[in-house]
Parts: sequence; structure tokens; C-alpha cells
Amino acid sequence: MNIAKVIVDVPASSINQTFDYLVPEKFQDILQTGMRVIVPFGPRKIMGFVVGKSSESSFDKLKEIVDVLDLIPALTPELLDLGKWLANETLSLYITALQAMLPQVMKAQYNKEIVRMTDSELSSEFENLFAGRDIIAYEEVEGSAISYYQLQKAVQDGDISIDYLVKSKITKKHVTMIKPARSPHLLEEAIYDLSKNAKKQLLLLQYFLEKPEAIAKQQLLKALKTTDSTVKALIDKGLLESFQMEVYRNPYDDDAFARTVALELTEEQTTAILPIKENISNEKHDVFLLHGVTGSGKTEVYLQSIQDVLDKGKEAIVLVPEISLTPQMVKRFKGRFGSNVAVMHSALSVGEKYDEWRRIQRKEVQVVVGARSAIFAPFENIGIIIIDEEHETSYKQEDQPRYHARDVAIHRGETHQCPVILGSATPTLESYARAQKGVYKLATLSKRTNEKAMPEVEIIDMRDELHAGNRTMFSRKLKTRVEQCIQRGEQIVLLLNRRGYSTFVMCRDCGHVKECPHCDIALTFHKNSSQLKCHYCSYEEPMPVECPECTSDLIRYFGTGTQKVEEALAKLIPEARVIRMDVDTTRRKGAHEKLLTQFANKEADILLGTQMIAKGLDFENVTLVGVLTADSMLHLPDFRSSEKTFQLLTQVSGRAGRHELSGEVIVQTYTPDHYSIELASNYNFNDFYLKEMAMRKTFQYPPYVFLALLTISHENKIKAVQTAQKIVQMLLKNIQSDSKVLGPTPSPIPRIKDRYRYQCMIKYKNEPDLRSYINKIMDIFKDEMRKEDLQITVDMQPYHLM
DNA sequence: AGCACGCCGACT
DNA sequence: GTCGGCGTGCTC
Repeated sequence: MNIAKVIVDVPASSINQTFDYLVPEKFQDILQTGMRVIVPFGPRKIMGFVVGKSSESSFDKLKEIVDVLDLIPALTPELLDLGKWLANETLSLYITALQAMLPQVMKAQYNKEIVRMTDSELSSEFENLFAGRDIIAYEEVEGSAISYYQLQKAVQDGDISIDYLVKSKITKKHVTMIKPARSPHLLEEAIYDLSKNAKKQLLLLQYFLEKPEAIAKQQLLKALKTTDSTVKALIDKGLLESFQMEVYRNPYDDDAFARTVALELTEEQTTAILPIKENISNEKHDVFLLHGVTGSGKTEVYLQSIQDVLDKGKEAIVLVPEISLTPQMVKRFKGRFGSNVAVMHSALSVGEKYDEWRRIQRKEVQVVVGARSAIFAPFENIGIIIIDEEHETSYKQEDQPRYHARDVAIHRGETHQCPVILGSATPTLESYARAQKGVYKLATLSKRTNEKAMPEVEIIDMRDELHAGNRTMFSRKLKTRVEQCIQRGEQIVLLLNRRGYSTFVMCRDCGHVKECPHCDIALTFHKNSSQLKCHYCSYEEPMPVECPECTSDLIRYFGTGTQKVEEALAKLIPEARVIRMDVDTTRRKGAHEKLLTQFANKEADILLGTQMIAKGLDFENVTLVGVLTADSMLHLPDFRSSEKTFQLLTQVSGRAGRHELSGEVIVQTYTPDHYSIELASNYNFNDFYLKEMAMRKTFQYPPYVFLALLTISHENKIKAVQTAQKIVQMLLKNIQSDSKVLGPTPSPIPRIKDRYRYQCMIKYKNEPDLRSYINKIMDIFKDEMRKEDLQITVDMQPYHLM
């Protein structure tokens, strides 16, 4: 078994296979499957994953593994298999799938250096370049007078060599530890030998006689009120020794969380949890859809199920949407399970993420709470997987590998024979339909634990406001209610449903809209820099003073940004104290938390924000929720727009009146009769489900069909269209008669970064070989993809049809 | 992907 | 001859 099968870090379809390497003697005992290694690959050195071992190879001239990067395999055998499945499922490369399962820092960085190989005089260009040094960065050559040809020649002549380096980005944090270097009786002897003035040394030795275990140096110095030099003196005498110990950056102070105990479950909760507990104790895999209204105590069901899993000595993965991974959520898990919880989300620094991951890998925690990628937690004995807010679109990864965390969860649940719980107040139609069919087990929590009714929702028709001469974005009713609320000392949450709107710039005279010169999309106005920016490429330009088309100076920005609402609010209700929460005000680390704390401390009357305030927040003093533009995403070209609207309205309504005070919700809209708005106002999920399912059936959308989206892009529009047409023809030849291929049509954003984009959509019910057809097609175009910069991307079960 | 190699054409 | 550009094929 001295041959390793390695998947190398080269994301190209022609390299999507294992390469064989010899394992040198010195690594034979330590090398295990799943470890990262450095291997020579052509002239360079690159990172790779050992995915298997063998005693023979069909290749006769094998190179040797240069180095091993891990002591413990980075990937368990299960995760290696999972990666293969994932790559296959999402039509991505194996290496891409493997990389997606590890924290950012474990990706390799590559560097090139030029090494001087001779002491004899080189040409003056090279002498200038080296300037007395022996090794220089490769980048320095690029700025110098030396041509590539000269460089090549110098390498051939043996004057210099080019070194390819693989650097692991990992930064481990260390502390210096001190411990006795001799046995206790020798220390005692040493005490007698100490000079009389060495009082501090005496103190130190006495300390270690009492507590011989290692202690952090900083801590030791503080406790004994001494300095570095005393310790050093004893180390020099050989009585103590110091060593480095790796520490983890724990971003959360575990002691700071007040511990909680299991709450008594309501009848509904007890009924819901019972089959889950059975699953856990019988080590059986089922998928449960926990459909519970906001405030019905889903989290308590999670917590108690997890407790069962921990009692069995197994592990738990909890996924929560990034946006609701708030301190409040973390608090609930840390409060119940203390330091047994690792937290993984994007607000952590890369180092912190790595540390949390290592705590999982070393089995120092049994519970992980995290966003999408936490589904790849390297646990080996999973007892439960929970996906909270199952309907959230952030569970779908939008770049390669384009996976859905729910699918990965169910796959891992099968492997580990453990239950998977999908929780939501507004499940996706896909999941609810499966629950109806009995594929998933449905559990319903229809009552709030505090027995309070859901807040009353009032729909305001904004067209009436307009007819009555109110041109502001606040209806008269909302304005009055806000004022009343402030007078009573209660708080308000205002949601600006911004998706679909942005602050674009339009000329009021001629209607000209400023677009990005490289992408077919309106530029977005950024007030603080007074720049127009493109959200798809990095293009930006200053805000024009006059219209470039008609030179009118009536060019203004449009759309309803939170900033604009804030300004309007200040005019309309000057006494209101407002906290604005959007991407701009929460960009800084910890800003999110700070703003919420301020609001909780009643330092403001109104919390104004985008979707990010719709979820998971729980403030007892909030009695009014206002939705400024309920229908802004209803008109997007997205078959899920009604579903998303219904979900958002239901979620945000749940923010009001969660405690003693009863709540009220005001929803402003231009389409008050739309079923998603009407039914959300009555909390009628069931009718919404039936109505929306009927729509999906009529228009043949999921869950009635599966989707696959192919996007073809090229600099040349004709080339893009023609290729897309060819692809459609090829697909039509292969697919079943009840499948459909739509397109090619221009993508919703027809051009990004000067590339024209066309797409075709496959709607299918049963297409077992679809993935291999698509692979075949990609293979046919692989030459054009490489030589002519043609791009074809595939998204199985797409969420955004872009 | 990223690199070397080899062919070709331009320039001293 | 010398140098740079670009297309092609390979990487255990």
C-alpha cells in the first residue's frame, strides 16, 4: 500500500480524476486517506487530497509525495464519499466539492520563488535583481528588465532555479506554557540550593510543587506577580521548561451564557417530538417536517431532541440561515449545551472559523450550529441533523458546487441512519408536498407556547392613499399607529422589502436609466460615496449632474432605499428615534449585534430594515410591525415570488406581540387582492399551499417537475445564441417525451462583464440519465470552452433563474 | 489551471 | 541569429 491515489487541486475537467503517487518511506506510517498532501504536478507543486491507497498502479513512472499537510485527515472517509456524491449530483468537479467541505484557510496558496544557484557572477540584470539576496519572489522578475526568455535560459544554464511553493494559509494561535522539568523531589532539592535573594524563584518552585501541571505563562506571571526573567532563570537552570500549546480562538465566552434547562413541553410539542425520539433511539432515518407557527416552540423541540442524541454519545448538526444566526439564536444553544457547541457563520474571522472547525474535528464539541456549509461538519457519529427555517433560499449555494444543504443533510442522514428535521413556519412547497405524500413525516405545531393569538394584520391599499393625495410611502394609518406607539413607549419594526427595487438613477425628463456599460443592468446609487456602482462587475462612476442623453439636470435616483425611508421618516415623524439596519450599517463586524442591543435597550423607537430584520428577532416591547412595500418582489420573473412574499409577510408578522403586549401588523401594498398577501394576513398556510400548488401544476413548476438550468455565455452574442440552440437540439434528442426544454432565451440579466448570456431550462419528471447527457454535451463543447472562452454552467434545481 | 515546448514571424 | 507571441498538449 505504498501508492496514494490523489485528487489534485486543479479545477479542470481534464484533471477530474485521481493521480497516483509513491508514498516515501518516511510517510508510510502516517499517511491516511483524507489527508492533504503536496505533490509534484508537471513542473510545479500543488496540493491534493489522498482519496485512496493501493499497492499497485497502472502507471509505471510515479513521482513521490513531497509533503503531508495534516496529522489528522482533513476529511473523513464519509466526507470523501459525500464529496463524490456531491460532485456527481451538482455536476461539478470532485476537487471543487472537496474544497467546499473545508474551511477557507485550508485551501492552499501557491507561490513561486527564484533561487540563485551559483556564486559566480551573473549578468548585470540578474545581479541587480538579486541585489545581494539568494531568494527572491517571482513577482519581482515581472517588474524587472529581464525577459521570460532570459529567465528560461538562466534556468537551463543552472544559474537559477524556480521553486514552486505550496503554502498552507493556516494560522494557529499559540500560547507559551510552563511546566516543571524535574520530578518533585528534585525541585525540593533545588529549593535548598536557591540563593537567599531569589525569593520569586522560590515562590515559583513552591507553586509547581503544589501544582505540577502545565500552566500558561501569562497566567502564571499574573498569579505570582512576577516577571519573565524569573521564569527564564529557572528554565536556564533546567528546573522548568516551556513549550507552545495551540489555543483556539473561542469567539464566544461560554461562561457568559446563562444556562437553561429543558422547558416543559406543550401537548403539541410532545406529540411532535415523540417520533423523532423514537428515530433517535432506534437509529432510524426519517425526514421530519416540523411545521410550526412563529412562537410555537420549534427550538425547544430541537433542543430536547439534541439532548437525547447527546445522551447516546452522538453528535448533532443544526443549520440556521446566515441572516438569523444572531446572538439570540446562539444564546439558546450555548445556554443549553454550554461549551459543547461550536458556532460557524460568516461573521467569524477565517481563523475563528478554522478553530471552531478543529473543535468539531477533535470531537471537543458534540453540537455545531451554523450556516449552510456547517452541513459538512466532520462529525463521525451523527445522531440528528436539524435545518431551521427550511424554506430559506440561503441554503442553496449559488456557486460551484451548487448544492442545497437540505439534500446534503438528507444524504448524510441516510448514511448515519439518523433523523433529519426540517423546521419552518412556512415550509417550501417542495417539502410540504413531500410531507403530504408521506415521504417526509409531518409534525405540526399550530399554537404559540404563550397561547397568544397571532397579531392582527391589516392590509392597506396604497392606491387609495395615492388617490387621497398622500404621496409619501407611509399610509395615513401607519403614520397614526406609529405615533400612537411612540407615545405609549412601545417599539416598532418597519420592514422595507427591498428585493426587486434598488436605487437606480433615472432622468425625469427623458426617462433615461443609467446602466452599466459591461452588464445589462441598472447601476445602483450609493449615497455615501456619491457613486454609481454595478453589483455584478466592479464598475463604478460618479453620479452625473446632468442626463447624458438629453442634458436635463432633472436626473435623480429612484427606488426606495432604507436611507431614503429614514429621511422621509424624519420629516414625517420628527420625534421618532430610528435605527436603520441594512447591508451598509451592518457591514462592520459586530455592528449587527450592537444595533440590536441598542434597540433592545429601547434606545430607539423604530427598527427600520430590510429582510434581515424579518427573522428570529424577539423583542418584548415591539407591538407594531409595518411592511412598507409588500409586493415589491411579486413582479419579479421568478416562479417562487408568491411563495417568497407569503413567507416574508408571515415571518415579519411574527415579530409583533410576542410577549405580554399584543401586537398589530400593517401591510402596505398596491396589490391587496393577491392571494399571497391576502392569505398571509390570515396566517392561512393551508389555503396558500393549495392555491400555489394549483398554480405550479398549471405552469409546470416544482414540485410538479424538476428543473435544470443551463447558462451559456460568450463575448459574442451570436456565438452564445448559436451554442445555446445547439445544446437545446442535443437535449431534445436525449430526453424523455414528457420532459420539456425551454429556450434558448436571454438570461434575466442578458449581459454580465461583457459576456452575453443565454439560458435553457429543462423541466422533467423522471430523467435518470440527465446528468450523463449534460456531461456528454459539456464534453462536446470542451474545446470551444477552452479555446474560445465559451462558458456553460449547469444548475440543478436552481433557486435563482439568473 | 498553468506550464513548457515548438513553430512562426519580426527585428537587429 | 535573437526575441516574443501564440497554439497545443500534458500533468501520476
